[in-house]
Amino acid sequence: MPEQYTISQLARAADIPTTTLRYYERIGLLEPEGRSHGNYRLYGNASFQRLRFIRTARATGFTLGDVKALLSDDTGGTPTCGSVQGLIDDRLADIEERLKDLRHVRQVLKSALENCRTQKKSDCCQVVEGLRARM
Amino acid sequence: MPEQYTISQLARAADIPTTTLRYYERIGLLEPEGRSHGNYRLYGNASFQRLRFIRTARATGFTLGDVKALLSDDTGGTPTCGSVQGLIDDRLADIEERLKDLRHVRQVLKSALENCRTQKKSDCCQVVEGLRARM
DNA sequence: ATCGAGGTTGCACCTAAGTGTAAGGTCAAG
DNA sequence: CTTGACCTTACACTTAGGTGCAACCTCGAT
Repeated sequence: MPEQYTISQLARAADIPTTTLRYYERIGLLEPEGRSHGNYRLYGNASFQRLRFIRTARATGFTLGDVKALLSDDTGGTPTCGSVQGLIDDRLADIEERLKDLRHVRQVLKSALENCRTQKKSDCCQVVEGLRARM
Repeated sequence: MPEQYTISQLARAADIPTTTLRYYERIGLLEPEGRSHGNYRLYGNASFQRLRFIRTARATGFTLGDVKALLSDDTGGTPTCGSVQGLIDDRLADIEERLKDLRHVRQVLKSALENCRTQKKSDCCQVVEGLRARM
């Protein structure tokens, strides 16, 4: 684990394009920790951690706005406990809902696929009809 | 179940704004079944079914493009069996991935919230630190 | 000293999935 | 026969989350 990253090193480490890192800076989500002699952005491990947090949160339904709120250093220290709890509660509710949907759809898709496989090639794509019926 | 819908009746029935219905028509996803005397769009039960399909598919991660492909009457009858199977396989993989993520995050959020509740008000919002550490 | 990889900025553009608006036509009730 | 709710079109705008480009700067190796 390096101590210091240029933008492309961080990009590589976190598997996020440099353009996106600049974008995150633009929207105030991830500031570089400093600048080099030649004005290159410099990031440290904190940035790397923060980025991983952002990536995970994004991948699981938080918007960048939410992420910003969750990580906000800017709302004067504490990001207001209530607001954080609220965000988390909302997300948990979303997640339950989403899990339910996903499980349902997985079931539907699986049986559709099964249908599709056990049918004569020609009318195999009645799949869609099947889906339509079952949703 | 009515036999015939105006745009706003269909909108109400399917809980989708009329503007969105016109948009769906614009992108070739849902054509009205005909027009009234006065050029009003007329939809039937097939439209209603199709809309429900669209809504469910959308809600579970298909893009409108996917949905169009899945429902396509336009690719010459069969929407090419392989392409449908491919789409479904892809979606199933996504879904598994997503389920895994969601379960993980749910776990993390739950314990974060727990932490948050059992802590002194003041530093309750170390939640975020907690999250960061566990992701 | 110069070359190429990688960095900087600003600004415009992109996709998905809509939403809003203006200017007008239709329909049923009073 | 007018009023108000609902419909039509065309076209512009929106939001989130980026991507692309031009024009220029920096750094390490040859």
